[in-house]
Amino acid sequence: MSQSIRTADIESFTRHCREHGMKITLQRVAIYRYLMESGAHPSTDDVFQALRDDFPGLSFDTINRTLMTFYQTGLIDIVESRTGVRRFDANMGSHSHMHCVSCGAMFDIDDPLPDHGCLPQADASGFELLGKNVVFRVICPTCRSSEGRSLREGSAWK
Amino acid sequence: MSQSIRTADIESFTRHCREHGMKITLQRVAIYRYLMESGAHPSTDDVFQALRDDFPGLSFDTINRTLMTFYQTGLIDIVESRTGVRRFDANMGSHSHMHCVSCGAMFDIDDPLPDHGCLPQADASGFELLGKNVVFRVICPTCRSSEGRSLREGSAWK
DNA sequence: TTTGTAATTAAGAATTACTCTTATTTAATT
DNA sequence: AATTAAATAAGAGTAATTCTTAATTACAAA
Repeated sequence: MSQSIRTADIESFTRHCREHGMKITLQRVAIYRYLMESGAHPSTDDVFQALRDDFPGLSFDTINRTLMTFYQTGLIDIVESRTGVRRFDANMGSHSHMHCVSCGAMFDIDDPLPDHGCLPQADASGFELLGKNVVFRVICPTCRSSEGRSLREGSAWK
Repeated sequence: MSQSIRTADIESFTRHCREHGMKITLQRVAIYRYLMESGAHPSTDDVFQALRDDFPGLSFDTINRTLMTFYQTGLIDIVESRTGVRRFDANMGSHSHMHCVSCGAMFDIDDPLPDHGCLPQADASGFELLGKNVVFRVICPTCRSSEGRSLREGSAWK
């Protein structure tokens, strides 16, 4: 699952920071590098746990703030949730996920989807379009097979 | 904005509950009715505030649990967020919103979007498809015009 | 109708996840 | 090297949601 980060990625990261007036700190590089390498959708706490050995001083708050800054400047993405833990993603390509409404699990959709249409209001109304996320509401195979059990047993999502 | 709820809606609500082994309580009817009539995207607290006069004993927790049960059985939808307040929606048609990554505001897209393609993996893999949500990542007109100001000034989203 | 029982509810405590405040440190510029 | 705005760490604070327990209620079966 883990991918090695390329020099080109770091170069474009550096360029992005400069363009947005963001200082290039050791912490930011470490956080971005981890997000790129993991290839997953880690939460702030996941990143915190993963980096705490190599960066003992790095705080949860700094990681969370940094990830939000990355998102707000369009460097990374947030995987939709229905509240719960916020998950980040360095893959800025077209995103599609399935969300099991029963257990809350998020599944990646491997196959690239066909184009999902354009954004009608954007140009006319002064919105700047950065990207798009698609989430399919589903019931996953596991939940389907255990259907009939009490709803209360299905605990709240993580 | 408010719409009057039809008998047919209550009938299909009743049917849905029976099909999912959910008891039809006064509280559940009141909550569903409010969601249908409001036509908006209320949070749990919005529903709580709106119903507290007519139903003094109805607790926040019951409302939240009920709305989650509705969602988990496919009766209502949750409007995507990137964490913050969870918002519910009784309109189960195709949903599209714009999310300003800078200030966190969610904008409805009025025009119905063209079809967004189908779900490639669903049938083959045993997922049951309930519906689909699309979110466009944007920078809203307000944030565009105030660009250049410090990122720190842009406080966390609500 | 009455009774049995599992589902539902209310209340408040607890938890989770995130955000703010303050003092200190640092990166990039001068 | 000095300057300064930005970034950081630590811990406190907050918002939102969920859990626990005991009481109540809807529905089904007798």
